[in-house]
Amino acid sequence: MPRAAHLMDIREIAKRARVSTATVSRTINRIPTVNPQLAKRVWNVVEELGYYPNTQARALVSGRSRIFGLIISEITNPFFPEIVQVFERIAVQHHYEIMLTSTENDPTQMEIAVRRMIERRVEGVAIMTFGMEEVLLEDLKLRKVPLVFVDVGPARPRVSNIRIDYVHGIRQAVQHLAALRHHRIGFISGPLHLKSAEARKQAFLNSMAEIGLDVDRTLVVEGTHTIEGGIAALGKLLAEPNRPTAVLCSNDMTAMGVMRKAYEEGIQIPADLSVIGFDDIRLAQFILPALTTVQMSQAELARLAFNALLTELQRAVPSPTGTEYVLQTHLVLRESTRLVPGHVKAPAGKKRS
Amino acid sequence: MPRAAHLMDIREIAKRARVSTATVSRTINRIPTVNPQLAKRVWNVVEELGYYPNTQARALVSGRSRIFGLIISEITNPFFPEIVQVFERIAVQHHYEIMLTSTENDPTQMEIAVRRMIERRVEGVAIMTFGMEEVLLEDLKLRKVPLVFVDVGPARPRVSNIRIDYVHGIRQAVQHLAALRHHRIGFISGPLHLKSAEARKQAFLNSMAEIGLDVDRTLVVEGTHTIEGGIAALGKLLAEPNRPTAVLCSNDMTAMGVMRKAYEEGIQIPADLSVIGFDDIRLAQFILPALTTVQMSQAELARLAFNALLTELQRAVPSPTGTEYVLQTHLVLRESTRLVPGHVKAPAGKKRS
DNA sequence: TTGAAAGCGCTAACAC
DNA sequence: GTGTTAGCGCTTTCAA
Repeated sequence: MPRAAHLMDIREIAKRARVSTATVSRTINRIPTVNPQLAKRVWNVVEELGYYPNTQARALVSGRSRIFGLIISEITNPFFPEIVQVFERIAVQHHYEIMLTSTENDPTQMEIAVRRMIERRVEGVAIMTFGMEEVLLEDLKLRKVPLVFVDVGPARPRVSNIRIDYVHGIRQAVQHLAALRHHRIGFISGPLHLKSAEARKQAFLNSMAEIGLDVDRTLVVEGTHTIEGGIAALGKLLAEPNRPTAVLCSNDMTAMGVMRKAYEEGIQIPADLSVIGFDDIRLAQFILPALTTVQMSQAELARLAFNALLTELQRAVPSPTGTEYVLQTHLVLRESTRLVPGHVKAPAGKKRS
Repeated sequence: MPRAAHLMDIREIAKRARVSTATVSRTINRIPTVNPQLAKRVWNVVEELGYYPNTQARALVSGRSRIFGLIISEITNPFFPEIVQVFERIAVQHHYEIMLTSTENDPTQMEIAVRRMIERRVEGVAIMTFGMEEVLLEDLKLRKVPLVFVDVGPARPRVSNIRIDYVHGIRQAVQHLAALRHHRIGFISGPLHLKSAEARKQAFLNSMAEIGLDVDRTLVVEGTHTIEGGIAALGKLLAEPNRPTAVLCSNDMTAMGVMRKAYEEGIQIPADLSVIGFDDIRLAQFILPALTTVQMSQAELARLAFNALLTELQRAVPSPTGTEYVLQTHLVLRESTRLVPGHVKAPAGKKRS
């Protein structure tokens, strides 16, 4: 049972194990050249005293904090917790600690976060805000801290970028709807100042054009990537004289808002309205009806981001334009889509008007 | 524009501002005795060079890491993100950093987390696992690190405890159901090795007894505080010859599972079955139908926990039995409860059989 | 292979 | 009020 464990330091261990502090240090860091006899003595004392090395001292002398920053936009958005979980788990496996910041989309918080991270001398930062706050990150770039972005990273040394292939999943979604005979398909985008939101919208537009479906521009409305935004957006769509029979949403939270609004209006999903989300948050499979959605794996995203940082750290000479990674998306079929209402099975070769 | 900002240290600042490092330190730490003239010179250089003091060095010499640990059981459970958010926000306001760990209810992870926290010399730890992993925290106690628990904290110096008043909210829930003429009321508990789960169940039992309602023991089943657990538990309840007309759940995730299962079975909520949750996660108001639930404010919980830690740190001599805090719970009415099915309005003074 | 000693960047006596 | 200086607990040369 360790006694007075809180005032143990490497000198105390050295003294009790009758070796130098250097040997204690080597032992603890598993330097193979240490005489097993001595190592054993050291470990015994370490265990007996419950000695845990002081990370700040180590960081100070080694110049490595073993901390990565992780900046997300909203921890309360169910999209992010899994990212945090996976990122943290991998970090711990690599003996890294995470400094997490949820900015709530507030530039001031972002600024403060960057300052805190520099003060703690983070070795890398993953930016998962899907936003464009590049300017706020100047200080980090200046210090040559490896950075990894989603979609929006500039081509610079030590900056990695995870490009999401929105097209693949969204094309699948659109074609699924088309196969279900929908042609009045609405789209609720995210806030369009986000590049990721803009990209999803473009993917929708292109996917529609590709198969010769017209997009009614009154059926493309801007949301906020929140439930509230989804509620409001469906409100707008329902006010249209010619309502959509299906809605594709820029994220799952928006889709949940759509479902909520439909429920309030007595519109049945999927009988009256098909809806498809984007992200595939874990909750998507449990909501009622279970949400058909385009999956963008949060776990994979976290993994890619962590590895990007680690790789950059190991690189002797960084690529002048940074490194690119790609994350696929794909459709996951569940319960929220159905054949267009009023569709009657027609004889083969014939189409309804 | 800061140049070579990454190799700036306090000596460099001192040299350029033509003062000693002590004066730079005092200036940065806003010690009021510094001559404003000099302070101005220091600040100018600091800004110009983009100098950010090194936290590990500060921590090392001051003996204060300015880090709090936060141990939660599952970041992907929507109950926790808001706690994390609020805890972190307050921490930053107080110039603290958070070391977050989501244990996934794995004792090994808990152990590792404790070790990591000690190595980083956290000044306090909030334990939000609602569990009983006390043994694993021995090392922290030994080092006299202030700890704050929910429900399960032992009466010891430097250990604070936030007691949840489960009874109040659950009594309201039971009486609400009774007022709606339900008397076959089921209860889906959490995993009963959690003291919090046990306490909620007891509160249910007592609240029923209080108003003379019998509890059918086959209607009290154990869940897991997850959606999957809720699904399974309702399955069991539905297998009973005499089904409940209302179900009270130990948390909102369980209630979501119940709703999911009911949906699959074609049981309408609230028409056929009333359900009440516990926690009031933010999502509760958005699910379909919106969930009537017992609120236990996550924001308040986070605030209490943070303040408990801070208070303990400031206390010169700790109370020998620690400190207690109390958090109230109360019912929030929404859409998931209704008058018992088949109830006919009876003339005043008369009751249905 | 091991130990002595310098020093990481900062704070806080202590002396001026 | 300001500067000098001794460490905080560790790692890492460098010599032995």
